[in-house]
Amino acid sequence: MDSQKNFQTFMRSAFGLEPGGRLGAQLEGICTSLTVPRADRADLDLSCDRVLYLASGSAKLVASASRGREQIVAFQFAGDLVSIPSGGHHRYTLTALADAALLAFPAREFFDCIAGEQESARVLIERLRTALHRCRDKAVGLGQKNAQERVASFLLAMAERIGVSDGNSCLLELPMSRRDVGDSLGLTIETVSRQITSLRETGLIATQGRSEITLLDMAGLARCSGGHEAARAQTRKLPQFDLDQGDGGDAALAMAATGGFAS
Amino acid sequence: MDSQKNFQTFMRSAFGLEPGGRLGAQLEGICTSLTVPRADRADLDLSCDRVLYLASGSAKLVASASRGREQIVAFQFAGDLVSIPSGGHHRYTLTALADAALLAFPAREFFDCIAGEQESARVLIERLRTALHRCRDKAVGLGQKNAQERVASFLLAMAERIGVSDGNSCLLELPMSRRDVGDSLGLTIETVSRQITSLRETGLIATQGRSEITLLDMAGLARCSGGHEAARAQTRKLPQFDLDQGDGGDAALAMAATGGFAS
DNA sequence: CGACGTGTTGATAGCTTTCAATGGGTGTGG
DNA sequence: CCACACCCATTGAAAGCTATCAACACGTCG
Repeated sequence: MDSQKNFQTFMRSAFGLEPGGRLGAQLEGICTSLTVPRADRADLDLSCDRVLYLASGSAKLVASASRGREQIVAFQFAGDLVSIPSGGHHRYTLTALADAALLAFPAREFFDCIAGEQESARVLIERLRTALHRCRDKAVGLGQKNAQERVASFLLAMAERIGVSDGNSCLLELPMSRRDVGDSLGLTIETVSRQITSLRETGLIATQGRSEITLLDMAGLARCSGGHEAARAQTRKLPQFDLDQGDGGDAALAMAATGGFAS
Repeated sequence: MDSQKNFQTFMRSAFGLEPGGRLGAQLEGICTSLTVPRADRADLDLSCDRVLYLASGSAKLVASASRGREQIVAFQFAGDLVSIPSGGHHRYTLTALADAALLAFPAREFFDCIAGEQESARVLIERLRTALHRCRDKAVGLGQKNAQERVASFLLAMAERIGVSDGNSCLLELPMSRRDVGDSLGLTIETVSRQITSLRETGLIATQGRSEITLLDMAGLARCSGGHEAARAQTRKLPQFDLDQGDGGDAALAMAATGGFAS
């Protein structure tokens, strides 16, 4: 396997560094390379917290609650960094959606290394902050949105990351199943399916096969997604001024402190 | 006001540094001090992302969606750092639950300063990671738990942060209203109230007045909270083995990557 | 003491889940 | 290349849970 190559990609794309330096040597020393076939779990040594770099492929990060319930906390694509804790209330696993190659680091050592180099620390902090803000957005969606809004938000968020823009519309090749979508949105597969059907009947999307979706009306989807800046509703019960035009997108996922990085 | 004193507290408690050094001078130069009376919003200049340090008091971080819906993304207590983005899908505001004193920094400059000093960078990264993991936990709760589980989880999480242990039981003086609890859990005040009543009737908690709650049976609450390591349920439909004893707590909030801090 | 804000309790409606059955897509083997 | 089997997705009907609407109780404050 080309773990060497993956490592170089990691250094350059994740931190904009050449592998040659001191930092590169340190990181390479604590790095483990592994490949994960589609639908398999990454076999991680969770004796300590880990940081993963997804060199290629895509994956889902899943939290398991009791009674077999699973919440997909994030979908990961090539180039992403993932922080995986070893302890805590829920157990987390990373499962490949498409054959994946990844690099694994022990978290403490990884952060120690990065913290020692200003530019890398800056980049890492920024990434963590983005992840936090995305997670907050997810929390808002799970806490406040209905099924239709969740699915619309999901499609827009995916378009943001892996959509192929085609003039006015956007082509989406979903790497995950309906179950995965449901586990990510806190809905059942049936509900997800019904909402997709509904969006298709409304003319906002079109579907080809079971994994291809074309977003025909991004602005319309944004209106259905229930997010975006509050339409200056003063009172909680105010009717619904429909968003002030909406900002079209979804992309730059909203950002603000979640759980604040507390003491 | 004693903004001077707050800044010193910030340097020492947040980063374990003496205010004298180069870093201290830099941070002090970009720092703004403000006080926020109970129930007021922090009046922040959101022309750019901000980082806040809560020197004293407590606060809620609120995200506003459309139709006046509000999701409390986190409760913050003295000593917490909070990241507040200026753009994005939802608008975030910080509102004091008790008279608060806080320091505000422009995010970019703040992180640039911190990244330049290894130990501080390490601390900041760790805090961000904790915040991310807490946020993921919140997402799991919002996505997978029912009302009873959410309220039980909430009480345990609060006990973790501001509870006063009293032998077997734990005394909790909630600084927030039922509405705040609801907005945090994605439930209505009525549902929160009903669940608290239910827990009281079960003997797991006792209430005094409208804001005092005594947790009488932490283990029992943990069993009600639906979280914790999956009870090795192999199949999604397996009945429910009730957790394997449960790990009592809630505290060390689960940890794993949310949204992964992506590219 | 009375008024307001907050919390509790009750009844009903709405949305999502659950349970069940059908349809479609994909992949393998003949 | 077609047939079959299996998995996944879709659709329908009913149940369950939470939101909503409404009324009442409690506590605080003027």
